[in-house]
Amino acid sequence: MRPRHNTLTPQELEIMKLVWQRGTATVRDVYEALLERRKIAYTTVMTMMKILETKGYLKKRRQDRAFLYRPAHPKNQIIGGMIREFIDRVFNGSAEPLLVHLVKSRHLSEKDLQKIARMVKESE
Amino acid sequence: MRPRHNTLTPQELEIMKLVWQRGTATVRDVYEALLERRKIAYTTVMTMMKILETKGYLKKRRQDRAFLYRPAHPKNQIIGGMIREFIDRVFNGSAEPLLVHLVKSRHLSEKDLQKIARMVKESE
DNA sequence: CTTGACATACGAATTACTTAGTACTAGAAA
DNA sequence: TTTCTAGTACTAAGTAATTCGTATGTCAAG
Repeated sequence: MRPRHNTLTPQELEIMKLVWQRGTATVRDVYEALLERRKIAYTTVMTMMKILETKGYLKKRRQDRAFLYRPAHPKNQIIGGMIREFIDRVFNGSAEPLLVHLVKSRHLSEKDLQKIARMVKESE
Repeated sequence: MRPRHNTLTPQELEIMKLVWQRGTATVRDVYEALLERRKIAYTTVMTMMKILETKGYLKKRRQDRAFLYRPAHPKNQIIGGMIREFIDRVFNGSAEPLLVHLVKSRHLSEKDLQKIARMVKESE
C-alpha cells in the first residue's frame, strides 16, 4: 500500500524545515529557533515533535537526558509529496496549469525562466 | 490593507471549482455534481456555500425560491493566491525550487516542458 | 540531602473544518 | 384548503490542528 498522503500541516512543516536544516535537533534546538520568530511554549514544540514522530516524519533516540530527533525521510521526498497533493487538489493532478500560472503571474523571475529553459534543454 | 490569505480549504475549493465551471449555480446544482462522486447531504453543501459567501468567495441573489450563487472573484485570482500561499509556506516565497521539483520529479510531461519553452521564448 | 534546572508525560482547551439533522416557510398540486 | 415539495435558517456534533499547563523524574550543584 502507498505511504498515504505525505502532507504536513503548516506548523509541522515549519518544524520539519528546521530539523532538515540541522540534520538532527532536540526539542530545545527547535524551540529556540522558533522563538526568534514568534512566541511559543516549549511544551508546544515538544508536542508537535512527538506528533511528527508518531506520524513517522521524525525518529528519535536519547542523547543524555533529552531526545535527539532526526528526519525519517529526505526532504525532497516529503516536499515532493506535498507538491503532488497540491497539484491533485488544486489542478486535478495536472502540473501544466500550475506552470502556466507561475509563468504568467510573475512568480518566476527572469533568472528562473532562464534556468527552466536550460533544464528543458538538458532533458532533451 | 491586503486581502489576506486568499486560501480555500479543500472542500471549499471543490465547490468553487464547480461554480467557476458553471458561471452560476444553485445549492442543488452543486449538490448533484458532488453526489456523483461521494455521499454528501444537501444541507452540508448549503452550509459550505453560505460560508463561502460570508468569506467573500461567492455572491448570491434570489432566483425563484432558491439562491443563485456566482463567484465573487475570477478563478485565476483565487488560484493564484493559493499558489502564492503554497510557495510562501513550503518554499519561503521563492518559486524557483518548486520549478526544480516539478522538472526533476516528472510531474511534467515532455509536452509540458515544450510548452514552457515556448512561453519562455514568448516572454522574451 | 535538598534544591534548581531541564527534560518528558499526560491531559485539556481552543479554534477551524466538515458534516448533517431539525424546524420552519412558501409555492405547487391535489 | 390541505398536503407535498423544495428551499432556507439554525443548531450541533465530530475530528483535526494547535497551543500550553501541570505533574513528574533525573541529574548536578550546593
